[in-house]
Order: sequence, then structure tokens, then C-alpha cells
Amino acid sequence: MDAEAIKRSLEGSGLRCTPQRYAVIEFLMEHNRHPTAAEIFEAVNRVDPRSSRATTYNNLRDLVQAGLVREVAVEGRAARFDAKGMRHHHFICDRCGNVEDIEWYDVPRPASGSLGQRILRECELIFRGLCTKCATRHASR
Amino acid sequence: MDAEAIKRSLEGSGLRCTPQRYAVIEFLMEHNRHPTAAEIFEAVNRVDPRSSRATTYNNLRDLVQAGLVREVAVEGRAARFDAKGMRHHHFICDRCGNVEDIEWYDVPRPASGSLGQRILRECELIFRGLCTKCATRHASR
DNA sequence: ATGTCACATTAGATATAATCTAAATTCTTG
DNA sequence: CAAGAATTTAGATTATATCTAATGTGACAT
Ligand SMILES: [Mn+2]
Ligand SMILES: [Mn+2]
Ligand SMILES: [Zn+2]
Ligand SMILES: [Zn+2]
Repeated sequence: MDAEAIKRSLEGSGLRCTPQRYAVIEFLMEHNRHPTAAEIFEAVNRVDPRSSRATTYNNLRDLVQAGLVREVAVEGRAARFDAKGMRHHHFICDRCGNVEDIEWYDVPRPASGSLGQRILRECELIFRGLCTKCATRHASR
Repeated sequence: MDAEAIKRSLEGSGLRCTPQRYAVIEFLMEHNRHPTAAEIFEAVNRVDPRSSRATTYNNLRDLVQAGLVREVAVEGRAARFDAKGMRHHHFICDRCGNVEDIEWYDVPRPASGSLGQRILRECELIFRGLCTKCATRHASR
């Protein structure tokens, strides 16, 4: 996705395309590493230091609300973020907390009876276990 | 599950059955409200056996590690806990953050190719949207 | 029964993550 | 340009969770 397309998707969500906001979503689209807010803050300030911590958090919140970015809560660790490109599932490592993409496949929805009056927005499938690096280290001990 | 059974399941996991630890798991088994650590701390201290905040957190960590309790990370809010009784899925409300149980049904595993060298421990299915209370309030506005 | 030692608890300090505040800046629109 | 809305900012503040070092407890060997 090029600069113009990012700009359009921001404005299509009613968000101004500010340098700080653009830097956040551009960074997320270039990396599929699921960085934390702190990592994003550092990364965008390494290039051109002009975004405060509050702005980074504000923009992440706005981008999540606009549906352009996904937040992944990880137990006992800082939240992680990724740009919502192609649909995919997530694998979260028990040991190191890293979040990795897993190829998407369809998930059966619950019977409407078990949902009751609730309004379902999305089903999220999360896999847990040991990532490749931790599994290798685990085996050799 | 009665007191003796709780005691056995603790000791089966190599954990002493202390009054503080017992109070935590007993509270989680009696309530399926998915309380936060702070709520559990307050609840167990309303009755007799006193327990410090550190002990409450320590015991929750030990119980999760032993596989008797599940921790549910919720974006932007404190983690929530439940006793692992019957298998079930979770619904997390976008608006109020409440976690609710959804009847269990089997989840298809990913193709082994997309897992690579990773070691899969569990698949967790999470539903998101508006809980009954928030959906009702949402409709009437 | 007594001693020993690993396990467990405690109060308070500390660390980490995220949000809030109020003032300044930038953008958009008329 | 003027005016108002949106955005950014530094730093303070809150919320959540963990750490520390001293103390307590109980299982078990003797
Ligand atoms: Mn992802
Ligand atoms: Mn539950
Ligand atoms: Zn790992
Ligand atoms: Zn709700």
C-alpha cells in the first residue's frame, strides 16, 4: 500500500493524515512484528523525532477505533499492534510473548442460541504454545 | 467441587493448600464473573483469612501455571481470571470489557504446515461485540 | 518432640503501561 | 485572514503488576 492509499484510508475514516499519525500506520504496515506502543514510539522517533508518547498512544487508539489497526492484549505484557491487512489468526508464545501471524481459515460461529441478545462483531482465534525459537531452545535442554 | 476436591487438585499440582491460596480458587469456583486480581483480593479479604496483594498475585500466577485457573487479557483493562471447569469460549464486550462464558464447541486446528516448528498447546476462540446489557443500552439511543 | 529447610506470606517500595491535563500548534473552512 | 476544531506536546498522574527482604509455617528427617 503506497502513501496515497494510506492517506485515503485515514481520511476515509475521518482522521486527518498528520505526520505523526502517518508514521504510526506506515511503520505498522512495513513490519509484521506486532510491536508494542513503546517500540512504535521509539521507531517513529528514530527517523524524525517529532512525536510524543501521548500522541503515539492517541493515534494508536484512533487507528484501532477506525478499524485500521488491531490491538492484541498479551497477559502480563504490553499490548501489541498490527495493521489490519489480510485476515489472519495469531499465535502467542507462552514463553516470550511474541505474537506471530497464522494463515487465515474460516471459523465456525457459535449457535445463535448461545449468543442470546449479544451483538457479535468478530470471532478471533488465538493459538498458544511455543514459538519456533522457544520450541528449539526448549528441546535442547 | 467440595473442599476436599480443591485440596486434592492443589496438591496434585504440587501446591500446598494454604488458606490464602484456597480462598482464591474457592472464590473463582463459586463465581463465574471473571474477576480481576484486585476484585479477588478484596473479596477474599472481606471474610476471614487475610491475604496481602502480593500473595493474591503470587497465588493467581501459581494457579495459572498449574493449569487450574485461566487468565484472560483484556485490552486496556486489568486481566481477568476464571477457574478452568468445563471447557468454554469467551465473549468480551467492546464497551464495558466484561468477559462472559460461551458454550463450548470444537475448533478446527490449523494445518500443520502453517504451524511450522511451533508447539501448539491450545486454541482459544474469543468473541467480541456488545454484551446483552450494552447491546440493550446501545439500541435505545 | 525437635530441628531444619523449602515453601509461603507480608507491607511497602518499585517497575511498567497507559491515560490525563492544559497549553500550544496546526489544519480546515468560510 | 479569522475562527473553530482537531491535533500535538511535556509532564504529571493513574492503574496494574512485580519485587524485596523480613517473617512465618509446615512437612519431614532424626
Ligand atoms: Mn498480525
Ligand atoms: Mn470463563
Ligand atoms: Zn517464544
Ligand atoms: Zn458490555
